[in-house]
Amino acid sequence: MTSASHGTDLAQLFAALSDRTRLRLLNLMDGREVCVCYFVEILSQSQPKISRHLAYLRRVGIVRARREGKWMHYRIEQPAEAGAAAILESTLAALKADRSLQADRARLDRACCVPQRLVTLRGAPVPVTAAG
Amino acid sequence: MTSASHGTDLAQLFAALSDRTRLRLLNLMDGREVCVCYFVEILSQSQPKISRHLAYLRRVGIVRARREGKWMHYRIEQPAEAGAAAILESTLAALKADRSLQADRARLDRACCVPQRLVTLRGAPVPVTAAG
DNA sequence: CTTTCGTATACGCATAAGCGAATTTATTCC
DNA sequence: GGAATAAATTCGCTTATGCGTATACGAAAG
Repeated sequence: MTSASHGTDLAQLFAALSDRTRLRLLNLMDGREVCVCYFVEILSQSQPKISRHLAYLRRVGIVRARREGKWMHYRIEQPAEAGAAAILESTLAALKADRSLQADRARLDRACCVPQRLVTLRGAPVPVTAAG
Repeated sequence: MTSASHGTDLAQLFAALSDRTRLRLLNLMDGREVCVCYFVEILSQSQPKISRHLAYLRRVGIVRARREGKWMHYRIEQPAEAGAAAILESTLAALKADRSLQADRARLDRACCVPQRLVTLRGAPVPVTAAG
């Protein structure tokens, strides 16, 4: 079942990618696992909104969640289907070229180094950058 | 302005790709220029519907139209931005792996060879496969 | 067990997307 | 010129999407 799948699946994948907030989330998760609280802080969006978009990404299967106590960590998951995986990869590459998305990542980098400086992030787990 | 552009543009591109009919259209245009009448025939969808979806793709800049008398020919156009171009390319590659989309292309191949056999396509211009 | 904190879900609403049916525009043929 | 043909556009309508607000769940701390 490498899936000789239906174009519907791809349309669904693209629907998941067709929202700016979701693209920002994926961009932040590129190469590292990130806690929900960071998304809320970095993107300055309401927690329910962030959570809903993460759930959307999870439903489509391009994101995975891991619980660690009270905290939920999200990371990008390679889609099973090769075509979808390639699309996601080129998407992440394209996101890196976007100025405002670069700024998002820079802010996350800074928050990771000194989470205690941000009141809302005191005690939050530090995102872990993936090896490689 | 090669465009250091905003994620909004990418979200828009993905929105264009998030519809099954539009993916089918792109799939049929992969590598060749196709007349609208063929889309209507091959996909068995209403002419206004096809036309609207083509207009959508054109607005986003991934498709180009060329008039030839009464007929309109559409072909895929490489987006100016490198990231978008790469995404479109991997998308077209993924479409080729889809069974039902392969069937669409096969039907177009057959229609191109003998358009006079299909009542609705009598006299229609034959799609031109791109060199390379 | 109750509280607290982080996250997820339910609900109602406003807006957008896609569709069929009818109409308009553009071009050729007579 | 008018009729015919290919394609684009307009108009209501239905359905889907995203949002804020309020609420529920789950784990840990007291």
